[in-house]
Order: sequence, then structure tokens, then C-alpha cells
Amino acid sequence: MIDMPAKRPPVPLSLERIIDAALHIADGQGLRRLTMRRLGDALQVEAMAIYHHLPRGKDALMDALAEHVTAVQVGPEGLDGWQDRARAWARASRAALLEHPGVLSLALTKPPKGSALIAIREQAEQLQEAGLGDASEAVRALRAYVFGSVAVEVQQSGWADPDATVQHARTADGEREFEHGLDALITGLER
Amino acid sequence: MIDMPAKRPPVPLSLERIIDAALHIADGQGLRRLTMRRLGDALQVEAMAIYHHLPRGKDALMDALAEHVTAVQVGPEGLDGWQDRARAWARASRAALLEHPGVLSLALTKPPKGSALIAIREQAEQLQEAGLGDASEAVRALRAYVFGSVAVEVQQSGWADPDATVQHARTADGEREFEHGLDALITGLER
DNA sequence: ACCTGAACACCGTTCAAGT
DNA sequence: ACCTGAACACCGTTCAAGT
Repeated sequence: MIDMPAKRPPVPLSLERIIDAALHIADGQGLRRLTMRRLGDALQVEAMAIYHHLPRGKDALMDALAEHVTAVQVGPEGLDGWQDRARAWARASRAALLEHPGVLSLALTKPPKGSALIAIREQAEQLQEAGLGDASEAVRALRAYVFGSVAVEVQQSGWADPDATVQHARTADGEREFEHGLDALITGLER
Repeated sequence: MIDMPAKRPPVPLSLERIIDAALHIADGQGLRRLTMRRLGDALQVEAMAIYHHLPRGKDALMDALAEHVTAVQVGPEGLDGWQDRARAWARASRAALLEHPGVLSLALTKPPKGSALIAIREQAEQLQEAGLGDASEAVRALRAYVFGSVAVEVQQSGWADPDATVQHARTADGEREFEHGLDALITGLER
């Protein structure tokens, strides 16, 4: 008998590993190519094993992905005034969405649940404590602003565009314009 | 032999009928249940017949749906000043998206093509002719605003909410807040 | 030109079975 | 508790064939 290198006991499956692999597939190949079977392959496991960790199957997976890029928290440490807190939260939200464009359609569309819903409520409380009048209105406006900005920014990167340097210039513009619009929104919120 | 009512020659398939039926399914049952076979059933035709009108298959169908809710034109008649035109265009865009929430994820996510892309360019030209400085910047900001507003508005209607009257109040709020934010955005655009 | 029928590869999910 | 294998109903798409 030939001495084979000992087959390592595979890393056990976990919700976190499943979500990471799913995000990798969605970002790299698109959401339509994210299938339970492909996801199983990526995790070196039969597709059916996933159901043990996500009993509601693919629907639960989609929910979890939306939650993952959408449940954003920013600690109130070192942030004085609701303006700074709002700004920090908006930036963190934008970054989280841009990091995983493959699931953006889920993030923009699925009603917030679980930790995402909790994060929204917490953010409203923080802004209220920091002295903002209608905090839940403000959170809605901020979420809308982040969603809209990221949507057109990601759309634009999918535009037909042969010139790669123009492409890069646009990305830098994205941040500049985001900050500019954010300033305007926040000044508008003080009334 | 029994006299049967004469079988009417079926209405011939057309791109328009296909898109209408597809929107109906997506809005009523969700995008995930929009399949070629179900679409064929709704049109009283075998699924394969659809490929004659949409040679690129389901991808082409998705593109067409996004285009349909996204290619918005407003004639410049009776609209003086770029502010009024921008306002009219934003309202029309919001209405088109709210009418078909089932394909919102496509509309927010697919890069504009065909008539949708043309409508964007035309809108930029109109605003420029009406005296706006950086018109393409403005169109981007307006699109982002409409996308974000509609996204949170539609998300909210999917929220867990036992009280139906609260639900209805929210919808009315949606329009009020949209107009309010739109005013702020447009004043911000004049610089 | 327009549609059908059969076929193929792939998909989500269930269930009994293995360890 | 965690994973596999076989099975089922359904899916997108092709292709040859019908009219």
C-alpha cells in the first residue's frame, strides 16, 4: 500500500464559513450563479449539508447575506454631536455595501431583519441621545442617501467603458461626491 | 358532434405582451417565481416560444424588465427652468419604480442599457439647455435620490407591521417626504 | 415566421441512512 | 450532531420538427 499524506479532518461547517463562501461566489460570478450545489463545492461538502446550518434553505441564505452587508454599527466613542455620528455611520454603511456588490440587490430590496433591524434602531437611539430631533426620520434619509449613492456608483462601474483610467477616476469621484452630498444632507437635517 | 364555441385564434405573442405578463408575475409572486415556464403558461404558450422574441432568453427578459421601469422621459412642454424639469423627471421616475416593486432590484442594480440609457442622456441635455451648469452631475444626484427613496419606501412596506392604518399613513408620508427631500436636493444643486 | 415536443444538464429540497 | 446519496419536481436552453 502506498503511503498517502494523511487526509486532514475537514474544517467543520459553520454559518460564518457558509456566508463568506457565498459572498465570494456572488461577488465573483454574480448572484445568479450562486447555487446551493456550487456553494457546497466551494465548501468541500455536499450541498445538502448546508441545510443543517440554514434550515430554511436558500431563502435563509439570501436573508443572511443581506443582513451581513447591512447590519452596520459604529460605536459612539470619540464622536461628538449627532452630525459626526451620522457621518461615520453613512461612511461605514457605504463601505460595507461597496465591499460586496454581488449582493447589493438583496441589500437594497430585502426588508431589514434581525441584526440589521437592531442596528437601525440603535442608530436612531444614538442620534436622539446626541440631540437630534426627529431621529428616525434622519435615519431613513441617511439610509436612502447611502442606498442611492451606492446603487448609481456600482451601476456606473458596470457601464460600457473601454477606457480603464476613466474608470478609475470615476471611483475616486464616487467618494468625493458622496462626501459632498452627505454634507448637504446633514445640513438639511438640522433644519 | 357537439357544437363547440369556435376556438379563437390566439393573440400572437409580442415583446410587449411578454413584458406585461412578466411584470404581473414578478409584482404578484416575486421575481424568484418568474420562470420561463410560468411565463409561458400565463401567455398560453409553450415556454420555448418566448425565445423567438427574446433570443438571449431569461437574461434578455431581465434586461427588458429593468429597462421598462427605468426608461423615463418627460417632455419639456410647459416646464420652465431646469428646476421644474428635474422635479417632473424625479416624480415620474419614482412613480414608474413604485408601480412595479417586483423588479425594483433589477432596476436599481442593472447598468442602464438601450432606451434607459438614452433617456438618461436626453434628461441631461434638457437640463443643460435649461441653463444648469453640471447637468450630468445633477442627473446622477437625481437618480441616486430617486433610487434611495424608493428603495427604503418599498422596504418599509415589507416591514413586519400588524397595524394596517399605520401602513397606509406611511405611504402618504412617502410622497410628502419625497417632495421635501427633492426640494432640498434641487436647492443644493443651484450651488 | 412562429410555435411545439422531446431532450439534456442543472437546480432546490426531502428523506432515509450513515457516522 | 453532522453529513451523505438517492430521489423528485422543477428549471433554462438546444434542437429538430411541425405549420
